[in-house]
Amino acid sequence: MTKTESFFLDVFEIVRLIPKGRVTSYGAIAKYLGTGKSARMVGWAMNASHGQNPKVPAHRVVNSKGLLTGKFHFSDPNQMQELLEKEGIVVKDDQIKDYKTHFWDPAIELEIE
DNA sequence: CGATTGACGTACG
DNA sequence: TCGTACGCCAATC
Repeated sequence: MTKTESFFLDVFEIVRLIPKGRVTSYGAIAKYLGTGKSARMVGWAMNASHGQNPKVPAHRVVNSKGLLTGKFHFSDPNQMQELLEKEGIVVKDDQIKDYKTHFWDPAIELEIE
């Protein structure tokens, strides 16, 4: 078990903890894990989330602006937006409406035990 | 082994 | 408010 592998597992664990109808950002996860500004590593971890079990709701993870930048990495790009809308999140032009309202920060939410 | 890239983020003009 | 520049760290070429 290397550091990178455990980091991936930590990312998957947090992403699975995201409540339905909520979203978070790569930076928020990175900050929570202590990787700081290396939010790119979170994105790289998500790249390895394919085929994971239990499934990793990667569609609930977007960039700091609420843009679905990673939708192109799904089996079907439209699937990401479809899943989000299915959970009650409104997506317009690859951007989440009321992103700030639906935002779920692990550093805060998980702080309440 | 050096250069490039990337599911990001912040700073600056 | 929007577009561009740069920093981050690991993987890939």
